[in-house]
Amino acid sequence: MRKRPIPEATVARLPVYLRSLLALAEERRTLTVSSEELAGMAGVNAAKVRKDLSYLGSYGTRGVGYDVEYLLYQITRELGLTQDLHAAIVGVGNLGRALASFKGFAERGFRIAALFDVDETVIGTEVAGLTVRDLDELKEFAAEEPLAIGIIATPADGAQEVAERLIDAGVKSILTFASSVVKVPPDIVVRKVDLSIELQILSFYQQRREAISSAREANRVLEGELPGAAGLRTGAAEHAASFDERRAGTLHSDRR
Amino acid sequence: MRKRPIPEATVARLPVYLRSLLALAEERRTLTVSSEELAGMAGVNAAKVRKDLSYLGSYGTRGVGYDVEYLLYQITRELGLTQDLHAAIVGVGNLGRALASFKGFAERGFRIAALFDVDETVIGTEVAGLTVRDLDELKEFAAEEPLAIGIIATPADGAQEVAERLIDAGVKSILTFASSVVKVPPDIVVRKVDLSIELQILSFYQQRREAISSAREANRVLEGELPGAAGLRTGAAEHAASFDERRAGTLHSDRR
DNA sequence: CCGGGCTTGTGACTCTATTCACAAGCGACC
DNA sequence: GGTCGCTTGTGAATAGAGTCACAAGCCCGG
Repeated sequence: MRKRPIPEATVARLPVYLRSLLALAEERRTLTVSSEELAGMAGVNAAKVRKDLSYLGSYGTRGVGYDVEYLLYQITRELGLTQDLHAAIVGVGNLGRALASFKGFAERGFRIAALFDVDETVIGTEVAGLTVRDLDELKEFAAEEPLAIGIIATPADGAQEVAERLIDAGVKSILTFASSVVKVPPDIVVRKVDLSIELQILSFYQQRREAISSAREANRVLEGELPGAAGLRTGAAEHAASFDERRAGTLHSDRR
Repeated sequence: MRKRPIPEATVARLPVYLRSLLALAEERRTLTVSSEELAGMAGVNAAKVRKDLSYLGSYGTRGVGYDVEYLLYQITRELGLTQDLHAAIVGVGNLGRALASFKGFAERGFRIAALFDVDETVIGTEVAGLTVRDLDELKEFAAEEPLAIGIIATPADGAQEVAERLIDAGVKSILTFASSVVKVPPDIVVRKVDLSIELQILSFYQQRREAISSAREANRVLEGELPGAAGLRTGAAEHAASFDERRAGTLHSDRR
């Protein structure tokens, strides 16, 4: 276990622990927290919490737990949240606007430093206290006020070009909401949030569930209950059973 | 490989393939597509495409590729997108509004059937062509017009209660944007999109990158290059050096 | 109807992540 | 100062995902 390479999956959970710890720190009831308790708050299992935290170092005390304040500080530091990072949003449509006004960013030390768009009817207007700039000004803006993060909230077809412009302006971290694949050089980190994909994933499991319940129905029919519904949607039965058995209560978020 | 349990990771990629296939189908240039080509469009590797598709069945033709239309249909069916699913958005703030107007949902057959909120100043107003309803009406609404999916776009503190109400109204699939852990019974599927967590993850890798490059700089200084820069950023260099030492060797290998 | 070129489907391997289970270690109380 | 209860930290086991590499199989041209 000795030192570093913090697994990607762990990195994705650190912010969740961070939020839980902040909640604990606020209600100053507890100075210390056990992995069990933290796991409960974060919605994961306790062994995972311990393993995750162990990648940061040995910050707990056996028999006692983790010092809330200290752990808070360590996670904050590890996530690089001690410095305020500046971000720019490109694409000031509905989503871009919502993101610009989103309070959650500032709470974690992210500052939306500028908004950009290409639409002349939008450029110059004020959104969430910022004047929307022309995307062409991106590079010079970034030269003055370095941008750590670029947020792409444009339609799919503009996303690749925007990404390239951001990279050209020195941005190394990109969060894209565009429903298109954005290709970048290996030293650039991209994260993608695709709302319609999320729904499609839900749809898959929803459909599965329906297949299962109608399979159950079919089974009941076979067993002599529910005599009316015979014949509907057979064939799903076996498939359903294995599903049910395999993944009773799982599912997370990921992406990763 | 025989039949089913489609891995979660595969499910998450199917919508990406779907989008690529739709693009191919539109420009009616190709009736068939190779895993290689599809992989290029989807931004993944070809073996993964083949393995993913093989979970659906043997829909390709060796020496030829996959029939675009047929594959399109199979993925659509597997994702349950043949039926239009109805969704409700709870929480009509900035984000809720943006989601309500988001075109991407309809494109994949999702219909935003209703908007709910608890804020009386919002209830009754019209957003994206829908009248915002009182959250108290959720259950009766769902009784009339079954909702497959609930989208939570409320502040964190309301999310758990909203989730419970959705479940009580018969919703089995939930997409939450609230930055809080939502706990649900095992038969409910929840997906969570947390914007501020995404930025925190980017921050982590950003910070790591900075640590690496300043470590490189420190090394160059030690080796006698860059004599001019001595003294600058000492704090960072020192931190970087110890960082470097602790994880020597891993720095370069774990680049993605 | 045979051979060559291409592309799938998949076993085998590797890597990452999760879970288990327990020894090590801390604090409190006698 | 010893022992008891509790909680961490982590090896070992397991599960899941990604990658490799190649045999199987299809199409086409001769």
